[in-house]
Amino acid sequence: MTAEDTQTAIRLSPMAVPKASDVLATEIRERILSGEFAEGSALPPERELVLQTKMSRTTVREALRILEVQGLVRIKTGRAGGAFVCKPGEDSVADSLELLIRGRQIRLTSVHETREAIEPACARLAAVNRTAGELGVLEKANETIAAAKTLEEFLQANVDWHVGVAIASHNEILTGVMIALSRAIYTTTNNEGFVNDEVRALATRAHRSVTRAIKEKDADAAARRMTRHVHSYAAAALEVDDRVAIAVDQD
Amino acid sequence: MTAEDTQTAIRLSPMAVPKASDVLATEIRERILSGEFAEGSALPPERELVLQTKMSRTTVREALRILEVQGLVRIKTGRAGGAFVCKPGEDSVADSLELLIRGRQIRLTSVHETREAIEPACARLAAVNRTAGELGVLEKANETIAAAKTLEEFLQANVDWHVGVAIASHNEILTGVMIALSRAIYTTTNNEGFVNDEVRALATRAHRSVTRAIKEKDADAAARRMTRHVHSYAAAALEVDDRVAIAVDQD
DNA sequence: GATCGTCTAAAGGTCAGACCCAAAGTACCA
DNA sequence: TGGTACTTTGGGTCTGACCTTTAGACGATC
Repeated sequence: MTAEDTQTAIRLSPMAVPKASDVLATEIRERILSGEFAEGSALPPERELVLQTKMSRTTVREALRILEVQGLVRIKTGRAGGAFVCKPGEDSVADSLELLIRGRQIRLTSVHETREAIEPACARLAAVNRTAGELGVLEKANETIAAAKTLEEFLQANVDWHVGVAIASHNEILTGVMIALSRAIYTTTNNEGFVNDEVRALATRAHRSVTRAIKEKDADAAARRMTRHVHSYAAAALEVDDRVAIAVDQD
Repeated sequence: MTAEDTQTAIRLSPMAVPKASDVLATEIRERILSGEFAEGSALPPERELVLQTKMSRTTVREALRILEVQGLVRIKTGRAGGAFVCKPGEDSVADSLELLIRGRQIRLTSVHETREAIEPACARLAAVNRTAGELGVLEKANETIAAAKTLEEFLQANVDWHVGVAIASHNEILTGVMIALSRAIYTTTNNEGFVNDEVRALATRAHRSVTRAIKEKDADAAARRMTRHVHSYAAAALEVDDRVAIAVDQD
């Protein structure tokens, strides 16, 4: 019986030894997701959890911190404070996507490609599912865009409109992704000489026509127009991006 | 000088008092994202950070825990262990999307809607950007699907293929979202009598035809065939879902 | 001379206990 | 009545100790 025999005979997969805080976090997470802890209700105070779990306060706190970062609890200080259950929203998705985009120095192309995939679908669904209130939000954003004086105002209203369409689609996943993409686009198009009068006029017109299709519940038209809008916007942005890159090269 | 005077004279916006651990986490996060800390390099040991920051070890550890959950560092124990910088991958996006889907009890419809938006785009990009190796992965997955005996095997190979297409698109954002959606679909279609022989045969054929288009770099065909495949799969899944719901109602 | 223990140092993981700060309630006084 | 000071309940931070895991070095054994 040599070592080689044992190696081939018995195979074990690598095992991970979980940390105490992870175990606790997982336990609480499952209970939250299963609905056992209702949204808005308060978890026991830290010291109480210490008694119940026989773990140290450090461990309990690390578990709560994990859940907080994952967006499953919100922690308030002070009397009547504590950890309150809150189901994760689009924000946490947007946050992690933002990290991915920033951290990987993701090519602007990828962001635009994703937009071109997602936004037409949002528009199509919005045309079907929109409420009157959501339509109002879109129209108000359009007015703000038309009246915008500063670049910031324009970009913010622009984001509001695009996110508004996503929300009107009544699809939380698309909404989450769209929020993240908007943030990324906002920051990348902010400090460039890209948004000139022509671009703004084009965007304004495109938004209006998509909004009209959504208003009239014309799903195909909404998707088609959104496709055109996003595509041309992406092409323009990439072109400027190239110009800037070339200018940088020449320095 | 009454209290009212001071109130109207000086206006301050509400301020949030950040926690020490958050401050440290943010500081380190920014440095990682800015590239100051290269991927794979080790952060100073906890006790060293305590000396540098004059914070307690508890605080330092909470900060590291935050970064770990966000996928920005990986912590190894033991000698030569420590916190190693690692740029966030698709996994963290997938994780948070999974929480969203599970936590909000998101309608299966939403998942399928999102797939219908994303997968054709993945296929189109894959047809353009694929490498020979990635194509090989797809073909191997197809073989596994055809040969699969158990439901688990089939589903796993199915997920591998879909994720493989996303990876071949060379778009990290789409890939991240696709991984999350696949996981969700995997778990929801697992315990149902949905995947019968007919469905499997259909899926096999559809996968083959999409793979062929990707192989031949025919972007339009890839997108078109993928659209059809995802759409019919979604329709079938929803139909079964309805049947199950009805059966449950009758109990 | 390869293999297996053993030891040691470095690093994270856990613990117990103290104290600080914030917020909400309460009692008391002008 | 209304404001002020105290109390209570919660999270936030600090300290210092000890446990556990791992890499590497050093022998001891077959």
